[in-house]
Amino acid sequence: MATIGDVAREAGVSRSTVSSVLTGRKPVTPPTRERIEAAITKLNFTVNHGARALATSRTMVIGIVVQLHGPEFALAMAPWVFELSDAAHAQGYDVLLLTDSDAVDAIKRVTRTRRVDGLVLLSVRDEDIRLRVVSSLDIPAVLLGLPRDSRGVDAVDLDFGAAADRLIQHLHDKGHRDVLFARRSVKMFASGFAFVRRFNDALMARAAEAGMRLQAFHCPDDPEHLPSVLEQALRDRGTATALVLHDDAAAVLLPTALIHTGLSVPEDISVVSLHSTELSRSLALPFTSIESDSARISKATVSILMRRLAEPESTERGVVHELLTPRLTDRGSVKDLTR
Amino acid sequence: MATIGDVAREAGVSRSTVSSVLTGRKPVTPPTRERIEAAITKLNFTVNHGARALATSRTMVIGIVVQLHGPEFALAMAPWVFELSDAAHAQGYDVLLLTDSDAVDAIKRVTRTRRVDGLVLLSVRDEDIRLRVVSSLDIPAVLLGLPRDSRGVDAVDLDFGAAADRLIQHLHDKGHRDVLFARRSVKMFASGFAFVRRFNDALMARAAEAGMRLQAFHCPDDPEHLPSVLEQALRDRGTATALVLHDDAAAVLLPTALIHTGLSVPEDISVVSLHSTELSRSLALPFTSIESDSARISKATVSILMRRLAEPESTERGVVHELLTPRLTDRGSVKDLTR
DNA sequence: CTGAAAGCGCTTACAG
DNA sequence: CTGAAAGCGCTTACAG
Repeated sequence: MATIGDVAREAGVSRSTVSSVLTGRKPVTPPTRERIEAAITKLNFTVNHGARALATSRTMVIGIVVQLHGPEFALAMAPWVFELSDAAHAQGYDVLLLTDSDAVDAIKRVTRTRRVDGLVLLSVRDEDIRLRVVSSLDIPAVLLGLPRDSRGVDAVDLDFGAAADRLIQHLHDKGHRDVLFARRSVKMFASGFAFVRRFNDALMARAAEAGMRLQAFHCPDDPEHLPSVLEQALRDRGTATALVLHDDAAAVLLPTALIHTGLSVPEDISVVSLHSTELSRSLALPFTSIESDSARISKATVSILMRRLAEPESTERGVVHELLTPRLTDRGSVKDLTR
Repeated sequence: MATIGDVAREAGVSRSTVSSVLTGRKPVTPPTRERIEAAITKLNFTVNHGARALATSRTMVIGIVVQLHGPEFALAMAPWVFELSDAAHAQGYDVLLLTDSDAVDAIKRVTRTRRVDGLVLLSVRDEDIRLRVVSSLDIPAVLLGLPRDSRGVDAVDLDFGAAADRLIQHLHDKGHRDVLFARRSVKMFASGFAFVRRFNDALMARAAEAGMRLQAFHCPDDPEHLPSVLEQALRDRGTATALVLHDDAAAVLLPTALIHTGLSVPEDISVVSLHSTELSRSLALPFTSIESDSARISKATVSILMRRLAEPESTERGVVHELLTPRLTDRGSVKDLTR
């Protein structure tokens, strides 16, 4: 493996001059530059990234901290992790994947050993122990998910208020006034995931404002119980004319439950959903929905982190909370009751 | 951030001695060791990993190369990526996630800049361009998925021959002689994914050996067409008494198709499947199945890579291909026709 | 057992 | 514009 010294020798210049063309931070005359570039090509040279990191104290690596609380999380987290990775690569950064069950430990380790320049925290909760560590360690970080108190850390999330707005509006426009709401499990609520609370609260509030009745029920944690819960809810729907879904497994299993209860969409019941784009695409979910646009949100997240990394240590800048406007995809699963 | 020099000063010893207790590669008398450890704690010291990497030419990082050919891949790859990450962490390694669309480029970049000590390649194909690069760059690597020609690279995979055996045996024991086979899409076959070919070929062969009739059909690529394809296959099943599934989306959507065709499992038709553990768990798939045990296979993969990393450069050792014995989970979805 | 010295492969003031 | 020197924070023969 050729080093910068080999290149310098080959080109007949000093190592500093080679470094200048490598970093591009100093002007070099075209002739010497060309000699150096020729030497680089000839020797098939690439800078040793660890050495550069040591000299510059910048690793060009960001860490993604994901906590998997169960097998279903692996599937739910996948799009985020991959999209974040793509976004980071596009900015010239590599990605360290931190899946340790003890996230606090992982954050400390990776920060104090200087393995990463910054962090992205996934599936943030309202009381997230990782937040305290991140702000105490003073490492640039962005939260994917806006908790109640972000403790001065930047955060990006879907605008769940707007999402609830759009869904309620859509239903209201088509004359629906009595709606079922399949929300996340009791355990998910208890765990305090920000996105669970935010969407739930926003939906309840918006429905109330619109003068709609919202009958909420929790999906079970164990997917095995999901079919019967869904069927029960459908049978007991009373005067409800529509169903709002905020549970991935429920979105997947609803079609079966509908058939079992002899209901068809949108004739007998209307359905709207909030779920991931990948779920929609890979299983062709047929519901009018807002999709948590992981690509867009991931890009925004990385972009904010990059801005933080670019600014000098000393900069005092306010905390950034970016809420992305959701988009609704109309798949015709809502019946128009107004005509 | 304290350095090794600060610790040495604090403890009143040389940097080499501090290094000795850090690496544990040289004996240090208890009293000095204690002084050093006290200094480390007092100064809250952690070794700078980049500096260590530069000195030892070992990064303690492995790269995971995953190629996503579509949104469904994100979901399919998730368990592997996370399990590999866990297994690597358990061995003291960190994980760099390489999702670049140009995998060859990513491999070159990360290898030549010395960012990783080794690589794991996911979703390996029979003619995989990444293989050529890996063997030419001479970096330790393990394939997750055994291609037709591994070009001297170590590989780990589920033993699809044994998997086919178990499934065919199970059906045969219960008297089934005429079976449908929902195999992967034409495109997946054309792409040459090793696991697609291996299971398909093994199943056909084993069925033939057992004197069973196997009517195979491809699942469509577009999940939107999947329901009608499944229903058609079920309606046209003729004398077939069972169905073997090798497509995740099909496994998820089959229940709906069954209801639409008025069939129940196992009374009217028996079903066995080969799919991921996470899918089973997160959607409670009710079929007797062999689950591609990502945790076990990932552990084996990392373990082989670790062995390669541990051995001296010069070691000449044969290539390792490890095929893990599949386990069948009986969920009672096969009817016993023999009694 | 302990330490002084050299080295890992870069970058970056500082002179010239 | 170019180069000599120092430094980033470690480890590792080599002496003692």
